[in-house]
Amino acid sequence: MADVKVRFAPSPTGFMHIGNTRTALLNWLWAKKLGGRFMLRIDDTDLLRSKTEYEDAIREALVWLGLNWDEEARQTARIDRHNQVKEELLAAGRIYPCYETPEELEFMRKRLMAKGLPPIYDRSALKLSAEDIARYQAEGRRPHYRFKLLPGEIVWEDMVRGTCRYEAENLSDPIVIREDGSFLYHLPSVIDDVDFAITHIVRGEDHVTNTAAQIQMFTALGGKVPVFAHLPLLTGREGKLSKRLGSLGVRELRADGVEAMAICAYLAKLGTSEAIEPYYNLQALADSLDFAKIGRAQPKFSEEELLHFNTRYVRSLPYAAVRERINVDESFWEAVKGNLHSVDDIKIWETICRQEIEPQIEDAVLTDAAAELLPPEPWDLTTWNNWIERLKSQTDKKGRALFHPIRLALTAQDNGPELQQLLPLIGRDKAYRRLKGQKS
RNA sequence: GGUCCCAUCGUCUAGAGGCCUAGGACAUCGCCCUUUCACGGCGGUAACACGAGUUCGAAUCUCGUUGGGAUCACCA
Repeated sequence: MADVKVRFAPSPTGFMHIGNTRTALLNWLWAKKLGGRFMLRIDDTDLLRSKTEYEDAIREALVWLGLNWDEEARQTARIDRHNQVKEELLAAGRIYPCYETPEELEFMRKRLMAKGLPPIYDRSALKLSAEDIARYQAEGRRPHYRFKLLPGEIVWEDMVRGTCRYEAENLSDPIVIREDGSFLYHLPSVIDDVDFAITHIVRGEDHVTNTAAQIQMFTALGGKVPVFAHLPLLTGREGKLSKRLGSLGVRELRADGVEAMAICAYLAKLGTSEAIEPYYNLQALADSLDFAKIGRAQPKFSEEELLHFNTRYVRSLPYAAVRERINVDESFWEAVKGNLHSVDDIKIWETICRQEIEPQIEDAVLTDAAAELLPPEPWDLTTWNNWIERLKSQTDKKGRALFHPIRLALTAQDNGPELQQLLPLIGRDKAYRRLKGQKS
């Protein structure tokens, strides 16, 4: 497939959250799978709510996740182009001025709904006479503009939903330009998709009816209609995962020690028929992407499940994958990784092996005796067995009664890696002092 | 309310009329390993929303019911 190009088009009105991230990820993966390009487009047409703070956070999140972009655009930088298209569409009669106030529109909608009718705009603006318009102008009213939908069936083949059909008559002409002359989302999005030659649009299914209207916009602009994939929205425990309320942020997950690749693998496989399992690079994930394997039902996103998966992921990580981020050698990593919840947890064991901790003495008689039996260094993996055999023969302790007090004294932890491996890492000096109940 | 979408183990799902006494993954439970815990290995429990049809036969087709969700913004 030649010249594949996708885009992630966030509006900088909030932080990157899990829903956003999934959309960005699947776009990125699709591009990589087909050897195409990934564009970041800042949809900042809502001047009031857009903030550079959010924009920075979005970039930061994308970079951290590894979703690098090949190209970038900003909608507010393209206003001249958008206005040019406005004039063309106006001349072609595809957009038309309207003079209703938001209050009037709201009232009309409510009245229609109350009568059990769909709240579709009645196009009364199309019937305005020159005098009506002059009167409105004299009142100081400024027009907003709607895109005129042509009657008929709108059909497209969706990569996840299959054939989609909408009767244009069931849709309301979307408002595309505000009273103040600024653009709403619909039209600039299509103009930019055409101008930047976007071939595939992957987005949430909250956009399906927009897609129906936008397909007519693509056609009106003489552009090629891209291929669409509408992803079922993620839901949480209590209904939908709001994109505005920005449920769970990427920043928070990162701060909680969740690996970027764990987030990506989890989000790419959630809602598919494939197992959620560790992937160690995005390209492998991309190669496995298949929109046909995404179900049409709304999957439930569970932070708990993600955390669980992250733990599994971290424990499966080979040393090479973390070498640059940690200060321990391979044998240390291999010894403790089975007990980590996050890569950062390695610090707990570094502290235990190299720094000072407060030992917990459960059975002073036992641990005292154990301290005295400690063999001289050097220590290796056989040290533990020899030592514990001698200790066992001197006491009548065995099993949990024997090991638990020693583990607590040596590590101050209830559980952890095998002591056989830990003991040489701790060393005789610390081991002795801790068994004696001294901070060391 | 109109339009559109959805409904299988706790969760994500396989299933396109007989291969289904419904399969997998995660979670959970048990066993084994480890002279402790954790890690690991091996097993078990657990589901076709409901009601009518069609058919020799339905998780699978049809209709209806119920229940979810999306959208119908001068948000994106």
